[in-house]
Amino acid sequence: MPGLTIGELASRAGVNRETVRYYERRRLLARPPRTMAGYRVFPDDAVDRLRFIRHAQALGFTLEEIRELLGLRLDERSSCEQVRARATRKLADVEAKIAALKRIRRVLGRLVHACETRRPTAPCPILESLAAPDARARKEEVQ
Amino acid sequence: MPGLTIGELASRAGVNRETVRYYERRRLLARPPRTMAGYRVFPDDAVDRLRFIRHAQALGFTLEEIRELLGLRLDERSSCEQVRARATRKLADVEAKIAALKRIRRVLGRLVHACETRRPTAPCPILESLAAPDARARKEEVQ
DNA sequence: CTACACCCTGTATGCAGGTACAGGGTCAAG
DNA sequence: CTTGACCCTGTACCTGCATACAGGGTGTAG
Repeated sequence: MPGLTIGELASRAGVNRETVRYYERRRLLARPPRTMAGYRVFPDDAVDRLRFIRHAQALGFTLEEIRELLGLRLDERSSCEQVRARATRKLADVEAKIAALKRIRRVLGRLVHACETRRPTAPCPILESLAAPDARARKEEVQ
Repeated sequence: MPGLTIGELASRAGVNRETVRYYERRRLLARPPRTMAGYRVFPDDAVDRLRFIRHAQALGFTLEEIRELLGLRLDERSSCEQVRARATRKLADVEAKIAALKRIRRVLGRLVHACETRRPTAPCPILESLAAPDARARKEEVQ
């Protein structure tokens, strides 16, 4: 018999029960059907949805943005063009985030490599370009 | 003549003056030298540092994590091994973020493409896999 | 039937990350 | 030497995102 109570859902997704209700209020989760007693009954895939929300948050999306992302799957044929436009915009956001993270990754990778291969007398190299993704001039200040 | 007042710095970096002071308290910015009157005098590259902070925040790093990232450039030769370890850990964080964003990108890309190529009578396709980042890539999950 | 672990709504509280004064000093232009 | 735009410290307040009760109902094992 499919259907989760709020407690089962919360523990499967690794979130607090209150957080589930909070997401429902914020409309990141659809209002689920209820039992006669008023208990929420969630579909099994609500677990995936919750996990997606947590992942997306860790990537810097706000709950509002995540709601929009999730909203992209609920559209009717009439709104297809609008959905495509929103998806395209989100895609651009995601591309930008990936590019920025890749810059950070490159700099961190160089730092690790330089630290591994440094000659004993050399000081650990300064991570000069971390502070400015698109600029590169730097000197060091000792706090 | 190098050196910025807090107001100049804030407007160049596009942040609030109070935010600059807040970051100084949180030690994301070094305490700058002062004039005789007690005014802060920031080096020009503080602008880059502030911009980096904003970028990193948009990518889901907390201020504390950003402080650590920025701290990687201030090390002395004595702490090289420790710096390498921290950089390696951060690198793993960044890799994970990139991987998660790529999953989202793939799904969004498919959605856009499907919307573009759908036949007029077909309903706009449902983005069913958005709620579960990637069925294949999800057996273990660490946060 | 009662104990206990759940569920409900509603409101209050907490933490991170800012933002906004209050009350006061600095300084260049007019 | 006053005016206005800045700066200082300190503290209070706000928003987003939860999290924690309070006060009460539900349901099932013993």
